[in-house]
Amino acid sequence: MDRTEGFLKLNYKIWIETSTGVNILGEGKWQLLKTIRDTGSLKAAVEKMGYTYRQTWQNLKNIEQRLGFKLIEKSRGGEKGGETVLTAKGERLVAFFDRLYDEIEPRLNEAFENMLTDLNKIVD
Amino acid sequence: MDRTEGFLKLNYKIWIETSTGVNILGEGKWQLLKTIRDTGSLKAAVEKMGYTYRQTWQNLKNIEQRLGFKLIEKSRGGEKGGETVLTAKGERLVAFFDRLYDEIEPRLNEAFENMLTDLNKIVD
DNA sequence: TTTTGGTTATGCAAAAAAAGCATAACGGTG
DNA sequence: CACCGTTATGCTTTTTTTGCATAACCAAAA
Repeated sequence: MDRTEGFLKLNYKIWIETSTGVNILGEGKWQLLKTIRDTGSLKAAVEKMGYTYRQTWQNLKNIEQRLGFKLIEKSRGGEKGGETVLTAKGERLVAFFDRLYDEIEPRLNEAFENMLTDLNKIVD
Repeated sequence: MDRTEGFLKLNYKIWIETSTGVNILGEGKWQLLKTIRDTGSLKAAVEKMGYTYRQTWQNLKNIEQRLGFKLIEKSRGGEKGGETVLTAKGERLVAFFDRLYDEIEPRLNEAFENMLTDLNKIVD
């Protein structure tokens, strides 16, 4: 019953799912894929994002299985020990999310801002 | 690697959180509150929504603690065994969500629809 | 005054999910 | 053909979620 928070705000998530409602991927994996693309390594990417390798590896495997195609191409060995790069479809999916957020985010933030004053009137 | 799903779609969630990012409530609790309002009973509401009483009761308690005020007023005993009604602030929060979705949903669905064709081009 | 009945309240056990540790498998390179 | 850094994966531990069981409550009826 003790309210230490100053105010309330609105937030949102957008994601891709199958026609039957099974989650595929959202902002987190989108950022992850971009980091993989930039680093060329799954290990480096998860460390950069603060994720655990074990879980992320499993998540990506599940996503690809649900999609029916690969988002990343992994290889072991070599000078650098191994590497991970995006597939063509992976690249296109990242680009899609880029455009999606460019499209959605500004409008949504504007709408939220308008409603926020009303929201915080309620709690006072 | 077997894709049984026909196509992909976009989905989203909107919710209220504290200034520090602690979740308060989203669509599920919004609907729950409306059902409580309509039935006058927490028990009836959770059954109608397919939720478990135990968890829902705990969730509502947590939400109220985070908000710092009550959303529902509960009483035990009496002819009907007890009842639960929305407080004034609870009513206002429900009304806020009503307006929020009226405002957001149509625009978002339209934007989604435009992008969906692009998305499904990727997977083919 | 006592019983009744349907609701709210909550402890506790069981099941499921997530996190994290440890270690194997790889394979190009020197 | 040994090395090294990465990918791959089993398994244990921890955390979270579910769900069962049962107490507490109290206005009205008996």
